[in-house]
This record gives sequence, C-alpha cells and structure tokens, in this order.
Amino acid sequence: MAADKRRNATIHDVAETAGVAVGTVSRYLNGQMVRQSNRVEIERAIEALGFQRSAVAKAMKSETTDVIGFLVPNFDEFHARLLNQLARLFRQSGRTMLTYCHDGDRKLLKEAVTFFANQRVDALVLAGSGDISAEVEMLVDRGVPVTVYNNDVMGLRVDRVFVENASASSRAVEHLIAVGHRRIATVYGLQDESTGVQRLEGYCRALKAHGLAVDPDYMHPGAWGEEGGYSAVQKFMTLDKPPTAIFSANYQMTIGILEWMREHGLRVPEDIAIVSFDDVELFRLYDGGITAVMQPIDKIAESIASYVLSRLSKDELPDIRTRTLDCNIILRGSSGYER
Amino acid sequence: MAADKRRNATIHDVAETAGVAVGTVSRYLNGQMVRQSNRVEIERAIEALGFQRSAVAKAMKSETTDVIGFLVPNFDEFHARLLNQLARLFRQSGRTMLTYCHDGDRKLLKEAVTFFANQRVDALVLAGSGDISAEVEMLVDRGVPVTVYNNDVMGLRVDRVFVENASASSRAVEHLIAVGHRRIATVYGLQDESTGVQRLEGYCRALKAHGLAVDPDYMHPGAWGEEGGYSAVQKFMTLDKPPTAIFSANYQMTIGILEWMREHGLRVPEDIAIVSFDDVELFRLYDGGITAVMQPIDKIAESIASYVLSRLSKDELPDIRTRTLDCNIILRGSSGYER
DNA sequence: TTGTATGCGTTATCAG
DNA sequence: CTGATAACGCATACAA
Repeated sequence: MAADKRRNATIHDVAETAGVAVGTVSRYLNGQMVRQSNRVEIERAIEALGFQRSAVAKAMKSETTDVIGFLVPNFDEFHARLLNQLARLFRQSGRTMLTYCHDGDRKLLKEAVTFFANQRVDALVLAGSGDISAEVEMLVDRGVPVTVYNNDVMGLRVDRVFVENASASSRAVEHLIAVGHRRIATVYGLQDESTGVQRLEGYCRALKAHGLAVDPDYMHPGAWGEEGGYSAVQKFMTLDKPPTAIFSANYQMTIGILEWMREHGLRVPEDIAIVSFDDVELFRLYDGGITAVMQPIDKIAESIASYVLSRLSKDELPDIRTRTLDCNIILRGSSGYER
Repeated sequence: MAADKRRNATIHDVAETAGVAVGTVSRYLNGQMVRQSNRVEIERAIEALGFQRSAVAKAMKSETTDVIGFLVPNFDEFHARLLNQLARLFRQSGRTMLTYCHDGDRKLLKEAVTFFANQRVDALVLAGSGDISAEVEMLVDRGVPVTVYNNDVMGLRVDRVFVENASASSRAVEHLIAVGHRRIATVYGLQDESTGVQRLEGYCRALKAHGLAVDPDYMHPGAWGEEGGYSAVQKFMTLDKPPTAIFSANYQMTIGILEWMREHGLRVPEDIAIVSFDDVELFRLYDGGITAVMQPIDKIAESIASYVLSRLSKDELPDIRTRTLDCNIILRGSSGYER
C-alpha cells in the first residue's frame, strides 16, 4: 500500500512505514516534540519514500500559503534588483514570492489581482496604478496586507513605500542650472501616476526657484517608453531655440533620447546635456557617463519587506504607514561633469 | 450563515444564496452545462459574495495546480525577455509561472527544486547545471515534465532547448579574422556548463580552421561575471604581444572588458576590437556599437513552451526531444564594422 | 441537468 | 508524547 513511485508519498505512507500515527509525522514536520526513536523512524521513512510535503494541502488546512504576491510592471533593471532583494528577504522568513508581470496591460493588471486572490497569497506587493483600487480593495477587506510602491493609489488602507521624486528631480535640474544651462527641457512620464506628476513637479519647481520660465515648448510627454524620449528630443530640436539640456523622467525615455542623438550624430553633452532619473548600468558605461538620479533600491526592498513581514507576524497593526526615501544624484559626463 | 466579509466565501456559500447545490456551482465554474435560471442565480450570488475560487482547494482535488515552475539563474536582460515571453505563452493556456531565482547559489538551487516539488508545479523549466541532476531526477520520476535550456544536464529524461553555441562562436571569431585580426583572445565561461565549453570550442575551431595558433596566453577564464572580463583584459594587456581583438563568451564579461578599457583610456575598436555573445541594449547604444551574437530569445521561449504544453496535454509522449536554434551575428562598430 | 456524498493531504483537537 | 479523527474548499462519481 506504500507509494508506487509515480504517486507522491503522503504523510500516511510515512506514518505507516515508520509505524507511527499521521499526527506524529505532522508534528515532526512542524518541528514539535517527537520521541527520539520515532524521530529516526520517520526520517528513515521519509528518505526511503522520497516524501515531499504537499504545500497545497498544508495551505488548505492552515489557511496560509507562505507565498507573497508581487505584481510586477516589467522586468527592467530596477525591478530585476528589487525582485532579487525582496525574494532574499522573504526567503529568510521561510516565504517565497510569486510574481505576475502585466507589462502595462490594464486587462492583465486586473487578472493578476484575481489570480493572487485565488492563489490565497499571504500578502501582496504592487506598484500603484490608477484603475486598480477596486480590485485591491477587495483583498484589503479580506485582511490581506498590501504594500504599494512607486506610484500611490489613493484611498486604500495599504502601506506605502516611495522615493522623494519631486525633490530629487528638482535637485537634478538645479544641477543643470548650476553648470550654466538656461534652456532646460523635460520629457515626462504618465500624469495619472504619482511618479510622473512628482518628477514633473520637481522640474518646474527648480526652474521657478531660479527665476527661469516654465515653457510648454520645453515639456514633452513620454509615457515612460523609449519612443517617448525619441520623439521628444526630435521635437525639441525643431524649435527656434532648442534646449541645451534635457531632464528625462526615467531611463527608458533617456535611451530613446540617446538613440535619436546617435542617429543624428549629436554629442552628449556638447550638443545636449542630459540628466536622467534611474541609474542603470548603461549610464555608467556610456561614453562619458550619464548623470542620473539613483533610487535606493535595496532600501526600498527592505522597507517593503519590513512592512509586509510585520503585518504577517503581529496580526493587526493599527495604522497604515508611509515611508519616503531619499535619492542620490550620480554626477557623470552627460551634464558636463568631468570624471 | 453567509460569509462574514473577512472570511473567504466558498462554493457552499454561493450554493446557499443561489439556492442550488454545491455540485451545480462547481460545474458552472468549470464551464459545464447549467440551467439558464440557475446560471444567473449563481452569477448573482458570486457577485454579491465576492466569491473567489480557491486555487489551493482546486489543486488539492484535481492534482494539478496550473502552475509551471521556472528556476531562474538571475534577472539579466536575457531572462527578462525570456520570462516575459514564456509567461505570455503559458498564460494563453490558462497557466501561470512561478519563478525562483537562485543567483548562482548552489544551496538555493537545490532548495528551489524541493520548493517546486512541494508546490506541486505541473512542470518545471530550468537552465541546466551540473550538480542538480539528482534533485531533478526525483521530479522526472514523479512524472513532472522538465525542460532544460542553455546548459545541458546529462542523463536525464527531459526535453532540451539550446542554441548553436559552438558554431555561432566560431562565426563570430571568423568575422574578426575576416576583418584582419590575427591575435584574437577570448574570455570564456565556466567549463562545467555546456555553454561555456561550446563557446570556447567554437573559438578554438575558428582559429584552427584559419591556421592560427590556439595560444593559452590568449585564453582567460571569466566565470560569466563582470570581474572575469575585467581581469581578463587586464592580463591580456600585460603580454608582450597583446591581442588586437577579444571574443567574450557572454555580455556580463564584455561589460567588465569595457569597464577596464574605459578606466585605462583605451578605445574600441582602435585599441582592441570586441565581439561578444549576447545582444543587449547597451551594445546597440554603446559608442559605435558592440558586435554581438544575438540569441533568438523568442524562439527559445516558443520551443520551451511547446515542449512543456505538449507534455501537459497528451499525457505521455514517448521520447524526449532536443531543439538547437541558430543565432545571428549583429555587426557593429566594435569589430571595425561601419554603420 | 441536479443533488449528495466522498476524498484529496494536511493540521489541529481531543482523549489516551 | 501519541493516536484517532474531524475539518479545510473543491471536484466528481453516482444516483435521482
């Protein structure tokens, strides 16, 4: 009656060959007290049968899966590092991460939340997005801890981890002003996301603080993609007075800018200086380097993990929390800085 | 007796408020025939209760989770795209992907296989690795379809998807020979992985085919990391006759080479020409571009998915299959090609 | 078509 | 400390 090799062995099989009751095996598996002689018998049986405890059945009974859902927008460099760090931190507490990538597809975004709900994840981490609050609220109501990062999603009882988008952007633009630029353009991100709004706000704030006009001609929407940066710089260069510098609100758009400039034989920073949000490997290696706002990814991961894990241990923390982290600006050649 | 908002509603709750039996609800959920009037009642009840079917209980009963495990070495550009494509293909068949990243950590590698076994994934995809065969074999014996890519893992009844590492490498080196290089070095990958062996083999084969000596001084192990490329070029440049070109067996090592050259003010391709395995974004944008072997990632994903899904539909396909895909070489400035 | 009953592999609750 | 047994939420034979 023991497992026939194809079939998975169960704790019943283990109990039988070890000559004990299933309850004893279960207790052994959960690190509770078991008589020494039984312990060795159980271990022997587990080894012999190749027993692997079913996480499915465990979840069924215990109402907890030890899995944390992560709704990823995409697998860019930022998220590659964030995923790595988060997975590491969660693993230390015996949990794992289930990722679902939506790639900006609004339909997938909602499917993902349903998927996580079906999977009964113990907690959910996601980058905020406007039209997702209804679905997420359902999870929150069920008592699933949710943590939001990057973009805010208003009116939800969730923990939040952000970076100082506005002030970092402002400092980035002030750096351009400091090295002598007066005609500074920006390609900005989606305005229905808080990062998009705040980074644009930082740009405007810096100009105003230094008595420079905020000129609509120098502001181009980019939708976060390479094409956005590409068409922005293309448009800027048709102006009577083209900008001498561009602040780009994320790295994908910056790549688009660089692409256009390469195709048209323009040089950085001689023809146009560049400062970008997000510090990626390319910016370190590119020609003289690209000056960039570096997000503290490891700290973001730690903050998210600490929020999630705290809610998972104590069962009910009273108030929702928000943490907003500082960014550093890495000076490189693209803003005229000599290394 | 209906769900109290905090608790998850079950099909029993749905059945009760819809005034039907649980079996009927279950059949409705699985798309079987249900009387029209009952159908609307059930839908109404589901909506009212916010019912979400428990994937855990479904898996418990049906012995299938609709989840496919993917053991990822890391989240580099190659895997970012591979994950995206694979997730998309699996999604189309109603399945999702559970990823576990081991980052080259041998302990995590084994833990991951155990994890997937516990989670009862329906199938497993992984990059081969020498010391993992024992753990994987256990899954194979249980009848879990396993598909291996990138590196082979010998002696296992699994499907395999590779690229033509040797011939692509050979062609890459021949390209360097064709543009006039005679002192061509290589920084190669781990020799306990088939990709490492084959790419080095391709390098040697090209040299021999053109009557050039295979000189150990021109061959440096790189272990796939940036440091490997960095120290390789460092060593090469101390030689009496430094190489005029380098073939790098992956992109991370190439980045290390570029880093060293930047630090020491050497130029590509004037001082050293470069051809690299893996085509990444950086190589497209870098200065005059880096000539690279482009792996057909989308085709790799399609092949993996088709292998996995075929084994999941028909229950028993007789023989294991292997597919080996061709690579293109993208010519750019780093090998002296003018664009 | 529908209802009822059983079992999937665990954990938890009891008596022993 | 251990053994027996009842859930957990769903799918599925089987009978109606």
